[in-house]
Amino acid sequence: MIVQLKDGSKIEFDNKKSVLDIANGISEGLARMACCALVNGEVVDLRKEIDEDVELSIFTFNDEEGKKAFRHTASHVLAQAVKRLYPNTKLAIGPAIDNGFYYDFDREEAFTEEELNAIEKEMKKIVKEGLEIERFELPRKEAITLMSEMGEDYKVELIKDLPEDSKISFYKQGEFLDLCAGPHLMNTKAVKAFKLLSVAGAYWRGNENNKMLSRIYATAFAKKADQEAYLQMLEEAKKRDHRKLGKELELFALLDEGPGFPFFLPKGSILKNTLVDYWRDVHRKAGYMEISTPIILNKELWLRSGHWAHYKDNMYTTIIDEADFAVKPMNCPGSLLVYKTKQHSYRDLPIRMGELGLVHRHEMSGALHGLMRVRNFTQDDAHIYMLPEQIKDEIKGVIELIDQIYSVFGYKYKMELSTRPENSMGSDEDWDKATTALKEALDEKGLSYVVNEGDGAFYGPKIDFHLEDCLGRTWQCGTIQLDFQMPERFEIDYVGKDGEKHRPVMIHRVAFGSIERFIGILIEHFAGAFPTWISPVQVKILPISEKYHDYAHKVREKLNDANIRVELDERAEKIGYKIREARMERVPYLLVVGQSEEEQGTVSVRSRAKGDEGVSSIDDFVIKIKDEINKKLIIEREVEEN
RNA sequence: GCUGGUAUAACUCAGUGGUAGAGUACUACAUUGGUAAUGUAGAAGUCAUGGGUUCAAAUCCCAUUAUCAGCUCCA
Repeated sequence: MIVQLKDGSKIEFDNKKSVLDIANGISEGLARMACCALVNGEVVDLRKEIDEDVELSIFTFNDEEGKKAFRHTASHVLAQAVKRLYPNTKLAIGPAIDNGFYYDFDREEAFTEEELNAIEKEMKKIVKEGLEIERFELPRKEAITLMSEMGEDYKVELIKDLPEDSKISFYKQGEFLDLCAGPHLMNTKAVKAFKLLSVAGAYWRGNENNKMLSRIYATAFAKKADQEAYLQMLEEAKKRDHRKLGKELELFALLDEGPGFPFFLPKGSILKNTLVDYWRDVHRKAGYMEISTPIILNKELWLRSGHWAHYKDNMYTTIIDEADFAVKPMNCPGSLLVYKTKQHSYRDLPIRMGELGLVHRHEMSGALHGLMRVRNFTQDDAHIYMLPEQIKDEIKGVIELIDQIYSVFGYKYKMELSTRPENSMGSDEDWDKATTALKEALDEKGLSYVVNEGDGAFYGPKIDFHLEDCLGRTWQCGTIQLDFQMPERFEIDYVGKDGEKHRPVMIHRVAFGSIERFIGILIEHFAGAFPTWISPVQVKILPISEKYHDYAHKVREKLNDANIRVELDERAEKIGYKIREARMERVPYLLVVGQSEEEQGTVSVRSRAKGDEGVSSIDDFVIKIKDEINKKLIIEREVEEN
């Protein structure tokens, strides 16, 4: 027989052989690492004997599939332990995830920390028992009967959703049995390193109308060292958390008096304003103009825009002189009103109209998260009004602009295309046109993206840009939304070549998304050590002693004159102490001044990236730092933190 | 909004029913210094809020608020 491997190579065997034997024949290492296998695309046990020509894929702990099998086996061990300790618990689902797995259970009480410890102990026992894991299949009907007898209602529901004629696979280890597509390891003893991390609630099938189950999250790795490295990484990530750094670096505050309404402190305001300055610069060059529209507008406007019907639950409303008003959750209606203040010609289009608009949205209390998810935030919004034939070029232009902005910060991002949701307005034809336009723009630029069916805005499909936080959770920042609805609802028009009135097409777009969220990402991305151009304090002058304060003032004046954000530490502390504090504040440049500097008119430069850089003339230092600021350089750190 | 945690000084946290604690920061005084923490002293808390149990509550119970993890949501 001939066995073709996943890399395309072929091996010939004389006799019947098990998958494991074949692996061993290829290399001892492979056999040792073997996790699971596919024969002709079907999941098989490594013990399966092969006696005919097949395509064979053997997965090891280094493959994604292998890791999945490994973690999935660990999740079965968890379920087995829970069933042993708490037999009345019902099983839902327990998939492998990045770095680990979870299992959802239905139980009267939630698991306590002690119970979690007991479960972990029981899991270790099961691993030690070295139970063989076996796969078997049943026809659908018998599978349902089996699961009903065992009282596993959730499993019954899962099986009932599978096709009538399907064979249902199960995995068995010792007394434990679970519905499962596999694949799995051959024996529980291979589950080397795992740790139960947390308990959380999760709705059955992710639907909030269903019962809430108890989910146990855990990590699992084939090597103990990998697990330790992962747990270490989680600890490190916590140090970058923007909520922690925001407090330590005095950037922003979230106070009980305003849940979800962030306060920007002086240093955070500098950061925010610097981003805004940059934004204005880039947008002016890209042909945008800027407007500013009111925060509160009357109900009629929101009825007209469709927000009252589609978004009212998330809007803050008020009554002024007995009439209903709402605080804007979006800027577009204001922009449309501005468009309507004058008549436009086709010669004016495209019109790119930007607004740094403060919007308010009543997010659910459980959804709030630092600066990432707040109830009021500034959108770097812009609306582009254009001719239908300008759509694709405008979308491409926006994609380039967003890429340009993200590149300045060294961000990597993912793009997603979201299509028509259920609760939406407009005709199928318009939605098709709009979706196709977005898709074509992406494809013509050769960009890769994920499609999210039904995830669009209620007025149009969108392209989203997602950035990662310190824990790898992604947050939508930039978005480009095509809209045929609002121009219709607001009856905006332009005069065409033919002298007749026509309806323009509209794009809504943001680059930062929300400046607040963008700052959150920024803090975590740089762990608070911002590039010099956005650092709230760019230079801190540290006099050796009081005797050199006069000279320090002179240095400060020179830097101030050069528009460098400078602070002077005049406290009667030792130089080591001042350096330590300034380092913890992540100030990019420290200038130590004492007797020799005063005599020679120099400064001793200590940079965040390189440490002690030696003596420099004041002018040379100013030239160098101005260059770094103007070029918006990101300088990688060479000095280790403790 | 849901499930489960958490809430003590400006910050980080100890304190399991009997007088409110530490480190850092802050203030004062001394020290005038050379690249990550000078010393001494002082001030600082309605123990989130509101109820309840108890002779007695930071501590036990209930509710509320905020916050954390996850779920749901995210136009």
